[in-house]
Amino acid sequence: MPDNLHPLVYRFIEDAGNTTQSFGVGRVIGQIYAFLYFSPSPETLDGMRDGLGISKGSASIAVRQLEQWGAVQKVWVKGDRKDYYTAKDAFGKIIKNAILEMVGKKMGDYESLLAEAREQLESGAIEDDADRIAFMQERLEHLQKFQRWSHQLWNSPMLQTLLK
Amino acid sequence: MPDNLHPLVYRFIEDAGNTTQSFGVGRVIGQIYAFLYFSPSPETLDGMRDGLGISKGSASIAVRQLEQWGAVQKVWVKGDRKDYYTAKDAFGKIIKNAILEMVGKKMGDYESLLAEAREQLESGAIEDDADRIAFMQERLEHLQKFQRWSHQLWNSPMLQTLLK
DNA sequence: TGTTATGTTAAATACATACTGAACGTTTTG
DNA sequence: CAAAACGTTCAGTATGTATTTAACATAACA
Repeated sequence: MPDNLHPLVYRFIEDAGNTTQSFGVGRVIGQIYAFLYFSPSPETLDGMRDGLGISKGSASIAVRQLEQWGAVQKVWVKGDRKDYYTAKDAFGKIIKNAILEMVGKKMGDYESLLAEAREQLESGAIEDDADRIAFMQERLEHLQKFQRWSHQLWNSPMLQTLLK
Repeated sequence: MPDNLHPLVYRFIEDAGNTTQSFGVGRVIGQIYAFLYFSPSPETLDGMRDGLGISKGSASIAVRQLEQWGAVQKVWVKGDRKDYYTAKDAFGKIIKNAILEMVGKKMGDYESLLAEAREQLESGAIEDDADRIAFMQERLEHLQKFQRWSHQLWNSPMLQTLLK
C-alpha cells in the first residue's frame, strides 16, 4: 500500500478496482474513480500515477472513459497548466451512462439483425420445411416482443427518474 | 460456420457469444443459450459440442451456469440417459438472476466495508487532522445513502414486477 | 527559438481467465 | 462383471485485452 494513502481509502480503491475489473471494464477505472472520490482536492494524471502506482498512459485512457460516463470532471486550477480532475458523485447518472454505452449499441445491432432475419424468412430466401420455418418465426416474434419490452422499461419515467 | 446450422441461427449465436463475452461472462454461455433457444428440440452436451465446435468440458460448465440463472432447463427424454437441455425464454427473470449473482455479493461486501470504515473513523483509530476526518465522514455518508437507495430501487415492486 | 512540460497514441508486454484435452468416477448396458 | 457411455473436474494452454513503455505532438516558457 502506498504510504501516502489513507488506509481506509486504500481498501475502497482495492474494492472498486476489483469490481470494475470483474465487470470487464478494467481495474484502473475503478481505482481512479475511488481515488478521486476520496481526494479532498482535484488530482492530476501524475497524482494518480503516484497515488496508485500505475502508468500515466493508463491514467490518461481511464480518465477519458470516466469523463465520457460523466463520472469525473476536469477542473481548472489557476496558475497550473496541468489537467485536474474531481469525481462527480451522481452515481445514478453515472451508472445510467455506463449501461447506455455498454448495451445501447448492442441493442441497435440486435434490432437490425432481427429485422433482417424476419425479412429473409418471409421472402423465402431460406429454404426449409414448413415446421422449421414456423418455429423460427415464433422465436423471432418472441425476441421482438422482448426488444420492445426492454425499450419501454428503459424509457419508463420511473427508471428515468431514479437514474437521474 | 458449421453446415448443419441454419445460417440465421448461426448469426444469432455469434452475436449472443460476442455479447456475453463483452460482459465478461465468457463467449460460450451466449453461444449455448442461443443455440438452445433456436433448437426445436432439446439438445445434449454432445449436440452443443458438435453444433458449436466447442469442447464438452466447456459445454458442461457453461450449461451449469445457465441453469443457475434459470436460463436453461434439464429435460428428461425417455429411452436416453443423456442429459437434455432446453432454453427457457423468460428473459426478465434470467437477467434478474444474473444481475443478482453478479452484483449481489459485491453489494454485501461494500456494506461491511462501509460499516467497518465508519466504525474505525468514529473510534478515533485513524489519526488525522479534523478537516480530513470530516471530509471522510461526508464521503462515507454519501456512500451509505447510495447503498440504501440502490437497495430500495432493487426491491421496488415496480422493478420486481418488470423482471418477473 | 530552443527547451521543458504535459497529454496522447501505438506497439509491446503482461495478465487474467476462458477454454481445451485428458483423466477420472459413476452409471448403464450386454 | 466387463465394457462402454456420460458428465465432471483440473492442470495446461490459448486467447483476448488491460496495462506499460517509449516515442510523439502540442503548447507553454525563458
